[in-house]
Amino acid sequence: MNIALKSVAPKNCYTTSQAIRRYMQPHTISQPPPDLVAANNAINAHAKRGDLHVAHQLFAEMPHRNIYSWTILISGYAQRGKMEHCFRLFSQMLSHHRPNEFAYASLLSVCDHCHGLQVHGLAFKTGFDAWIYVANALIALYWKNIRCSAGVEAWRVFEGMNFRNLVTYNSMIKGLGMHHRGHEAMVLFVRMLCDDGLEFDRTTLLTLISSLSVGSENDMGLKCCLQLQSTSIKTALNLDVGVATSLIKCYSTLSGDVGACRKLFLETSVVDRDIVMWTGVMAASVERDPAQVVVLFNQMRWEDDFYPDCYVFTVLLKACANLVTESAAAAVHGQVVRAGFLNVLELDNALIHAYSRCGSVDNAERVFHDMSSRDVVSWNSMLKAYAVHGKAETALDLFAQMDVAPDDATFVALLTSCSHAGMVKEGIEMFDTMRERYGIAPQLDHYACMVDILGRFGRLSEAENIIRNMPMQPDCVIWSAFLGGCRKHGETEAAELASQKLQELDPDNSLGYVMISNIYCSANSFGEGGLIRKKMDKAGVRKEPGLSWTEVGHGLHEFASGGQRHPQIKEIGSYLDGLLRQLKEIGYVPDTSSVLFDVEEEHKEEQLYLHSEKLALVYSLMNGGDSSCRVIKIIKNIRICLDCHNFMKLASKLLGKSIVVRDTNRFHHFRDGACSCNDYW
DNA sequence: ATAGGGTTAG
Repeated sequence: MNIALKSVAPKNCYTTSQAIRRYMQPHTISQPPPDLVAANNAINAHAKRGDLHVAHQLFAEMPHRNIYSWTILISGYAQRGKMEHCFRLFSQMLSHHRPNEFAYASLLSVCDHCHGLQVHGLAFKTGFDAWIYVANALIALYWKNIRCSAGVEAWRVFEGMNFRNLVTYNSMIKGLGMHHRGHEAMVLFVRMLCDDGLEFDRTTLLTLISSLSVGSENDMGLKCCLQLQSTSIKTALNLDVGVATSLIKCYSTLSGDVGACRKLFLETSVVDRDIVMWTGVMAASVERDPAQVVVLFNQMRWEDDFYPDCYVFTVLLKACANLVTESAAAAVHGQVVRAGFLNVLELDNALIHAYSRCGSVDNAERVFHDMSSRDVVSWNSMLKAYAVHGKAETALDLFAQMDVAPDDATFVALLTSCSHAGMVKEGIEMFDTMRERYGIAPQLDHYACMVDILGRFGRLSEAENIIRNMPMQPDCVIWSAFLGGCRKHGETEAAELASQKLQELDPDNSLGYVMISNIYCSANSFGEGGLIRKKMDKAGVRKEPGLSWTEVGHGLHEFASGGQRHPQIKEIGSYLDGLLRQLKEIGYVPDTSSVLFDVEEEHKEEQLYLHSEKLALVYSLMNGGDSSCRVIKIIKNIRICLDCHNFMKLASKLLGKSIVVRDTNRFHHFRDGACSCNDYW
């Protein structure tokens, strides 16, 4: 008996010898009859496959059941997340058998936090909390509690264990990852190897790598990721498609190194790669090279013949959003519907986002209204859509209907709405509501919105107060919002300070220079403006070139400010001349204050006419934008200038059609001589 | 029988 105890105890149990003795009770000695074993096996097979009806039927028809019959069925229900079924079975079982550690572990695995506490209590009373299976399940349970990001209870269970196994560590690492504590996960990994002398497995690497991609500082995370990659090579786990996929995710989120991701992808054998890996490599390109996502998608279809699932579609939609092509988004939407993906939350959220980014707030709205359930991301996406399309009232109405708890992003969307609509009073109220009623501490984004709201309205000293009193260091966004306000209201002195700050914080960014130079030039201080230009040249900073895109036919056409490189610039030029003549007849007066540097007045006008959005509009008109489509859409990489804004307004009146321009911050819907932003942007 | 790679806002 003593020998048996020694071999069994460290493996399965970590505390009381009482529990061990109970485990060694003679009831395990008697063999169950063969037909019982066969029936249990059948139930198990069905339950694991998810045929719980069949499994339950078989269970109900059994003349005799042993503890295995009960436990198998409970664990089957647990794997499908059927908590109520599990509890019903568990309590029925109590009158026949004393539940074993597997029953406890299965039950714990489906519990929400509240039920979990009760089961823990029961396990504690019966001494089963000491069993390693149960303790492992308790660790997973406690990490699931989103309120406890420090994982106090999970750590308590973990530290209280005398013996820990692979699963113990894997569960801890997973929990740490869930709470964005990748670095601690790495430390724990070392402890697992060194202190407990345990071997890791594929799961350890998978969970560890994915915990790094969500919860570690970039530099540190990248170092750890490299170490784990070499660890995987040493153990040949780099050949595992799952490990490779998690590495792709990790590199793409930590360094944005699309090349490294592509390399990992190519190193995996064609036979092994699966749809999950394709999704990973597509997602890696979605921010920096969305066009590549479409290429990869087609490659996946033709080379590997995989049908897209909802994950793939979601990434594809995000690519459409970043490409800003509504026709592509609509085409993907069609495929989504045909593939039968109805009511997939993340997919619908991605659709809202894609339509909104592509300029169609109507379609975004349609998707939102048709959803059967919505989470905070759905609401935030819709609110954000209203915000960037200048529909502040609608956003506030929608917020009033929101049936999930708002979060920090909700208030970024609402404050953006207020700022774009010039709703100062509402903005200030919203900022207070956020703190007082919802207990959300303002972040940099929220402060930036407030500076923007107050600054635009000319309440610059209040904006400055906010900057001085905010609990964190103001960043570029804050100072450029402030600078925007200064420009609008001709506050040269304050602008100098802000511009200085911007140059310090982000020396390569032209924004600070350009804005202050614009301020001088509009005040006719060309000398000062010239000085700024020299300073900029000396610092090697270049103004971001103005670019616009518009969809004509099946392609997206790019226009650079000045247009020299465009093959059809001559034709565009003469069409533009004609348009300008007509526009001047209905009151268009070129506003040269938007031209950056000290040049002669007539050259200033020329520069203005060649702004990329004007060229894009003309090109679109030349290519049938006149008759076939009702709305002309133009995307721009920098903020639209005052003159172009005026130009677009009058053009919409003259041509009798809608023009939509998306600049860095928002959408402008021009119609019948007016803009949705009410000239407030 | 407990852990286990890819999706959505900014």
